[in-house]
Amino acid sequence: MVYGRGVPAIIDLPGKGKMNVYQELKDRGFVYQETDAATIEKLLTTGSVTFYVGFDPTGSSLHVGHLLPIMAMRLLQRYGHKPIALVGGATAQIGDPSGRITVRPILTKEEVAANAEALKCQLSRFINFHDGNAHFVNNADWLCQINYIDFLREIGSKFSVSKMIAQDSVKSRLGDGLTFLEFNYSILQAYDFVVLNERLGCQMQFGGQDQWGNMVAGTELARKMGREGVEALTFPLLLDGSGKKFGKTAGGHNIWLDVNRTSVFDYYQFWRNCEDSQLEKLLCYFTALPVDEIRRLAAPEQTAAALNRAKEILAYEATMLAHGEEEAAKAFLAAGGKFGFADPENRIATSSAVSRIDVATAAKAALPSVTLPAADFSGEGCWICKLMVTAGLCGSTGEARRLIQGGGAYCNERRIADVSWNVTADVFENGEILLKAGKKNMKRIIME
RNA sequence: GGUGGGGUUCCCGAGCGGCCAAAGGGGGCAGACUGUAAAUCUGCUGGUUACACCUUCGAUGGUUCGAAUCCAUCUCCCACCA
Repeated sequence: MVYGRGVPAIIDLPGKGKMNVYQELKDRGFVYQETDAATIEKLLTTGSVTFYVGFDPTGSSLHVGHLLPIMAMRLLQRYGHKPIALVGGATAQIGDPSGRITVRPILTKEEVAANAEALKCQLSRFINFHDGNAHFVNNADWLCQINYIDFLREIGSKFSVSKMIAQDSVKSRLGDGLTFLEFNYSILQAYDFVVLNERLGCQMQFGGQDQWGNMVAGTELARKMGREGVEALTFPLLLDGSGKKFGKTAGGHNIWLDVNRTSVFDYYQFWRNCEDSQLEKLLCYFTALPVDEIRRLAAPEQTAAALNRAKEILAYEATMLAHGEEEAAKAFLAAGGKFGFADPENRIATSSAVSRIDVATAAKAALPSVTLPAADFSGEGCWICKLMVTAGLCGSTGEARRLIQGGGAYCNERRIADVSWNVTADVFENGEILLKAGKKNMKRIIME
């Protein structure tokens, strides 16, 4: 994975001065709560602001659920503001009680360090970290140095326990075993803000709405310590049509940015299969297309074909950001080859680069594939249920069995009827077969 | 510290000695219908080449031919009292 892949385009400042960032943030729906709207607007429109967003290094890859703040950082950077990505190397060892019903698992220092590295790599696709345009910091660098007594005297004295207890994030956990360890989380996060303000001149913190309490604790602490001009702004919690947390579909699994966990094709399909009702919102958040173009493309009165085109655009643009233009084009062609193209003649006007792809001369679609040795298919062959599992289409042979019995499994576009069928070499055409679990999940099995 | 109530499969929530791999709902997956959407209807939803076997009902040990269900200890939550 290459740092900074696909990033250079970001440093252009298109139409700077004409459109104001603050307005664009609002238009695109990024603003949920803010400490002081007027002050924030002034800050963001009259100079270059250094701001920070925190990330938990609790996993080795980001998923689309993390993407909203990243898109906001990207947008702000395009307007000349300077992002700080803070990885919570220290705080991850504590666990944020916010929005949690139970205690988070505590990670080892080594895990955190490895996760932080992976995180930076993935963030680099969206944000330009070169030449001091953005910072990447780890709060372990200062939090792990803290002397307990000094910290209590200097920082702890600024916090009121009754106020902390009144916070929703804390209140909801009070009844069920909130530990002192976790209780300290918001103090440390608040302290982060002060440190960043001191060291890098950080004036704003952005984050998810569940972080509001922690973020306000930060601005308050900063003010109490005599640091003026610090503000916080939260993003809305993204929900899908049925009110569930966004980004966790496709089999209850996360959609990861790491291609080893979620293939580019599946990533593309995730966006392509969004609900009509979410389309405009998702285009605003996850693409850089102008807002008025988005409104036009996603207008509910559009024809079915036009809406599907808009979904293709969404999928292409989102995939391009995460995986690059070439990969996005491949995914677009693969999906279109399988399900059909919504607008093969490019009749619908769009500024998206997807319109430059010549569908007619499209190369053979690149579906996600699994390569297996020919020996597996000689003689008796390979039991279909087992094959579905090794292809990653089913979680267990039992699940595969049920899928087949329910009529949801296909091989080379023909429904598989027999649970005990063995796949042998003669089923392959040109050394490959296409397995499908349902209409949308498919894997090419290549024999070598 | 004391008393009472409770920890059930992805989640909520029944079960209170065998008919329990465990009702019902949610979620998820698949089928029909469609626009690769939504809505609706139907099926599936612990594992295993499977009319059987194996592992699950907070943890460990026990009583029973047999336990998610009974007993003991531990642990965590909830309520009240101190």
